[in-house]
Amino acid sequence: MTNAGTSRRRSIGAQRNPESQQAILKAAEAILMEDGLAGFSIEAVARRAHAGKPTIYRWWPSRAALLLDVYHHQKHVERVPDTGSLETDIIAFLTALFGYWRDGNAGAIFRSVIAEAQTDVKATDALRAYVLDRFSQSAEFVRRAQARGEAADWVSPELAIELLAGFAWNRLLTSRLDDNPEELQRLARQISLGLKG
Amino acid sequence: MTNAGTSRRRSIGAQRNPESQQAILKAAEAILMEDGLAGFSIEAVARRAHAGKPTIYRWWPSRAALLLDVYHHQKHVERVPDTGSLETDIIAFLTALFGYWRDGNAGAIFRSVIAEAQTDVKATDALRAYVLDRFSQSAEFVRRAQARGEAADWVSPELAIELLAGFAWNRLLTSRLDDNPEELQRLARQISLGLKG
DNA sequence: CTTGAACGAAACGCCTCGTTTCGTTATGGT
DNA sequence: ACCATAACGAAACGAGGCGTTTCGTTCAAG
Repeated sequence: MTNAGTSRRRSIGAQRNPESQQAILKAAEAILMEDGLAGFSIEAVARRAHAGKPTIYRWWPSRAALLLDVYHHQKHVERVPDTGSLETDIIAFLTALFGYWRDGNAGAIFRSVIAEAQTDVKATDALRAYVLDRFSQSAEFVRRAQARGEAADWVSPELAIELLAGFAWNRLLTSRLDDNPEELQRLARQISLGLKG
Repeated sequence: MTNAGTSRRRSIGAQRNPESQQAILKAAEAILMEDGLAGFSIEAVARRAHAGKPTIYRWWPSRAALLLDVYHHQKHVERVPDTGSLETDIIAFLTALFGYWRDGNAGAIFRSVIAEAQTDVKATDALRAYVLDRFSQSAEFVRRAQARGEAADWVSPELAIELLAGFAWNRLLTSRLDDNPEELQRLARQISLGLKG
């Protein structure tokens, strides 16, 4: 082999090295998982990825940019339930979201993104754009309920989703994801009745 | 005068100096307002307050502790409306909350507290305890609605408030406090119908 | 009247920051 | 085929915040 023993990543010419990019993202995610946002520094990521700091700074303008990139590279679950009933759709939506955040890294990473967005304006803008897009997507099951006549015409599907998502955010940000099924059921009943109009 | 010109604060004996405490809290709040959480360091607060760092470390065990103290020293508005109607109570609640956060410093400081709670576990615990207490207080107007028969017995007033507060948090954390009255009205209508049961 | 704690100020060693410099690698335009 | 150009990891830079210690002082408590 040409590079025996400790094979180091080198430049592959005047172009971005995808291996380095992947190693950096992977290291960043691992650090976020293990030490949280507090340990998430360019320095730490570079060390763990065996990458040079200039390499990171070349491709990501800020800590927030790298953090957002990590978040966007998370694989996301389907969040548009379709059980045929608005009330059970709401339960399914919240249960899936809570589970997605609780199991795995997504919750910890998303908390970090939200925290970063309170400091970095670019992160705020990116987060806002992201959630608005997500709300619009998830609103689909409310629109379906409207089509079925299960929800009144005057309700805004996006606003309804925002209500659910806001509830979930609050639980996430205060470390209260302990998925109480009865509570979710009561909540779903409340909301679905409200949407019925 | 005994201390002409630049009158310096000195020890007043083997006891805490309230003037120093106040100066530190005031400086901390000013920094949060002007530079946000990014510029909020013990070093910066000490400089601005003309205080020694050991004085701060003696009375506040961490940055998070000082931050929470600043937040708790904010004067808070009344958040338990009583208009006689559930729907208008909801509108009043959200309008007051949005206004409280938008005008003045409370919103910026609260965003900082939430961000800090995603990093510091003590801050998470303090925030959780705070919001649960607040939910319980604000739930009063929903309880009144229940007593009037405007809300069903099976709804949880705290859960209803959590829904409203979660919505507000989401708007705050994504910098979307631009108080659209029509939107709030639609939301209030939705929710009050749901609570009616 | 002595002891000891709190005060502001300054300096400590340590760490991370974002940047610069280095030798190396290999692309891409001429 | 050649060579200017750019990306790579590593190391070192100065700047600045970290949390702590030391100092001379002020004054309450015993």
